[in-house]
Amino acid sequence: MHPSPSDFRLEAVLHALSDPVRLSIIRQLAREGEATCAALDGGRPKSSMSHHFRILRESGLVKTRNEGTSHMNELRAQDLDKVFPGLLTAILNATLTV
Amino acid sequence: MHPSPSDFRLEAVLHALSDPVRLSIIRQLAREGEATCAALDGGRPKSSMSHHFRILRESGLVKTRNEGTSHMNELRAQDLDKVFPGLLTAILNATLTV
DNA sequence: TCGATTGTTCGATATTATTCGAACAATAGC
DNA sequence: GCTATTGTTCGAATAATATCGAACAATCGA
Repeated sequence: MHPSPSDFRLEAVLHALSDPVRLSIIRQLAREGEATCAALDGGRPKSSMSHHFRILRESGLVKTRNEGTSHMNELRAQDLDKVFPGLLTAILNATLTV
Repeated sequence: MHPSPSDFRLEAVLHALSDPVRLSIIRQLAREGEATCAALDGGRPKSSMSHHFRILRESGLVKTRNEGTSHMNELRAQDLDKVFPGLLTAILNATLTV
């Protein structure tokens, strides 16, 4: 469910971020540090969001922990930077300009 | 066919590179500077390669110029770095470790 | 325990991507 | 012109993704 950094695959990370919904999730997490799933849906159905969070988790981008009934999400920024140095930073910088 | 840097879209670039065939093309172009389409197919059919080159072109990653009967491809590294600073470098570095 | 809240999982559908063969341009060289 | 070479385009088949409602699981508070 949460892969270890040695199992991160570049294609999976890039694919996860090639979707506008998931890219906006990552952007918001970068701004706010962490957020629940509910705080990150843009009025979208829960089942759709759950699908996107799964892809983000399985690619290694996001770590989800249970916190009562809600699930808290945070970027795995350090793990990612260990395997793909500078990648997340470059993507977050790019989204700022757009 | 060849978008200007102001029309580059991050999602399109990430999607283009989320495919292993296209990622290997980009890697080879980064090593060799430029190469024809034929030099970049791995025995794959021409129609498949043409499809991948189109996605690479339309995302802004690759520039293709005619050179006789063959088409020469090169990375648009400078254009990309202008719009998405550090992104291509990070991706190419990542592929080296994998 | 009951009800409300938060996500996940399942199933189905619709859209999009990938792949490949075959037919089609465009060019070079004879 | 004619022919070989190099890619592109077209069409169709296959595979993968996105989307959403409905049913399900887990937790909290009263």
